[in-house]
Amino acid sequence: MTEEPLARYHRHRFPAEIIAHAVWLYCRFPLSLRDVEDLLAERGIAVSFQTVSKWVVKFGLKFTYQLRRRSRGNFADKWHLGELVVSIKGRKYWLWRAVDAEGFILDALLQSRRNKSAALRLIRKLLKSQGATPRVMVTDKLRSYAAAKAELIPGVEHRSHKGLNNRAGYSHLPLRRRERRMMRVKSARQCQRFVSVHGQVANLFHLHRKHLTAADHRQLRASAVNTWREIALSTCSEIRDARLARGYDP
DNA sequence: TATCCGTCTAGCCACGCAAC
DNA sequence: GTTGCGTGGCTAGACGGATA
Repeated sequence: MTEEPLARYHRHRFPAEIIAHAVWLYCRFPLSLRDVEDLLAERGIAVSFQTVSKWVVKFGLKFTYQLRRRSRGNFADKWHLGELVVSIKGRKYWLWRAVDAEGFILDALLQSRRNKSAALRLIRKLLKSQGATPRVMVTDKLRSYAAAKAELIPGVEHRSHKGLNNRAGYSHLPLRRRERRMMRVKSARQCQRFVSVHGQVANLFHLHRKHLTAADHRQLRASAVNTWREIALSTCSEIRDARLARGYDP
């Protein structure tokens, strides 16, 4: 019996499956790069944590792009918006986040300000990524939201209440866990990259365990894992197609 | 043979803890 | 409370070698 050769990304020595698994481990769980290195080593895969870091940078965004394409238009029409303070090299940043009524992460944007223009940027990004306006927008008491909403989506119902906006707050928890694990966030770029990739991975594996039977949960999880593998493989063909289009390959 | 992936090494930064 | 040291995290650049 002959084994099917493993798919590989152009010029990469490790199979696509291993690269996708490493990226998944790093983005799905609050693990450090060294933790991922150890977990892979335990399975007999010798790869350095620096390489895992490069895979996360290179492939994380490609996978995110594909996940976004698949999930576009599948979210609830109620947006919860919130912001969280992140300290990077002694400077204060604000992580602006939007989740839908089901807790799926719509988008996240790291900005140095907490004002109307920052709120405008978030809402513009959301409108572009979702391709639709929400029915209801729920925020905390920050007045920048109302000012931005009045300018961009004046017809949308706006509920401004601290208690109503817990969903956006819960979505910040993984970043706080990651922050603790890393001891701090090192750069704004690293932070933005992490929240972008993490949001999409979290959405894929957001299974509402509480409302499911164990069997249904296992089935949904298997389906999510399959989707992740499909994305890893289709990224292989996308890279190959892009190279062909540029005339690099024979 | 040129390209570029993966490893090695050094550097920077913040936290925790003990000693003072 | 302050200082110094060890630890653990990520980043960047140089380089060897695998790949196309």
